Amino acid sequence: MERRNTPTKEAVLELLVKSGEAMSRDTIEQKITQNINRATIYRVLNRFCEDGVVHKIVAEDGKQYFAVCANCDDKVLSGHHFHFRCIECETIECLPVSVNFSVPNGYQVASVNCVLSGTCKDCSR
Amino acid sequence: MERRNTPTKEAVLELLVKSGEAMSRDTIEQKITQNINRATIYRVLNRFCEDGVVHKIVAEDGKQYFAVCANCDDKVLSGHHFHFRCIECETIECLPVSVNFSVPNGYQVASVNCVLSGTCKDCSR
DNA sequence: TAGTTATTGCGAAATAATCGCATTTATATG
DNA sequence: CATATAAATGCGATTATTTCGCAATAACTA
Ligand SMILES: [Mn+2]
Ligand SMILES: [Mn+2]
Ligand SMILES: [Zn+2]
Ligand SMILES: [Zn+2]
Repeated sequence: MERRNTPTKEAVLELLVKSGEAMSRDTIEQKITQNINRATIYRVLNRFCEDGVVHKIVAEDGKQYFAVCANCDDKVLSGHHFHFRCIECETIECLPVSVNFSVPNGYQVASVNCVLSGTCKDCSR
Repeated sequence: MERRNTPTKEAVLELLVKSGEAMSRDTIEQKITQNINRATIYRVLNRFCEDGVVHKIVAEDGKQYFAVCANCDDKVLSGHHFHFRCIECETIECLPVSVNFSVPNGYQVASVNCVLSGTCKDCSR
C-alpha cells in the first residue's frame, strides 16, 4: 500500500512542523482551518508514525500526542528523549535530553515513553 | 477527612503487595474474590496515591496501573524509577533502575512517568 | 481518460475513568 | 451498648479518547 499525498496529510504535517510541539488529535483538529474528520486525523497520524515521520507520546493524562521526529538538527532528538508536559499551559514538547538506562538481564526494550510533568520555562516565571 | 479501614481497602492493598507488580483496575477487579465496584476500586487506588502508599503509572496503552511504593528495600524504588511493560504477558513491573535527567533552565519537574516496553525476562525465553 | 485502490467521512462501537447521589458502614463519643 | 457523624460504597449515567466497518471520494498509474 503506497502512500498518496492529500490536503489533509499536508495540513497536519505542516501544523506539527510549524508549531514544533507535540499535539493531540483535538488540538490539531482545532488549529486546522479546514474541517477534517476525527478518525481521519488519527489515521493520518498513525500512518506518519509507521513511516517514521512523527512519533507518539502518551502523557500522564492517558492521551496520545504527536510530534515531528527530529524537527531540529539536535542529535539527541533523533534518539530516545524526554518529553515535558506543562500542567499550566498544557503544552508538550520534546526535550533535548536523552533517556539513558540499562535494563536487567533478559529484558528487551522495544519502545520508550518518558514524560516529565511540571511547569515549563514560560509558565515558571 | 480521615481514613477508615474497610475490607475493600485491605483486599486491594494485599493484592498489590503480594503480587509485587503494577496492576490495572480491571485486573484488580478480576483477581479479587469478592465483588468490588469499579468506581470504588478507582477511589481506593486514588486515595492510596494521595497517601503515598501506591504510585500510578500510565503506560503506552493509555491505561493507569498501580503499584505499591518501595515494596522492596531497594533504594532506587523509593525514588523515580523506570517501569517495564511486557507486550507479551502484559505485566508491568517497577524496574530497579533510577531515572536520571537534567532539564533546561526554568523548567520545574513535578512528576515523572517513564515506561519501557518490550519483552520481559520471562517472555524473552 | 479510465481503472485501481488509498484515503476519507460518517456513524457506531469499544474502552477507560469519573461523577452524582442515595445507601451503607466505620469510628468516635456518651 | 446506643447513637451521631461522615467516610466509603454501589449503581447508573456520563464524559472522553480512540478505533472500526463500510460506503463514497479522490489520488495516482497506465
Ligand atoms: Mn519527542
Ligand atoms: Mn514503580
Ligand atoms: Zn507552560
Ligand atoms: Zn512478559
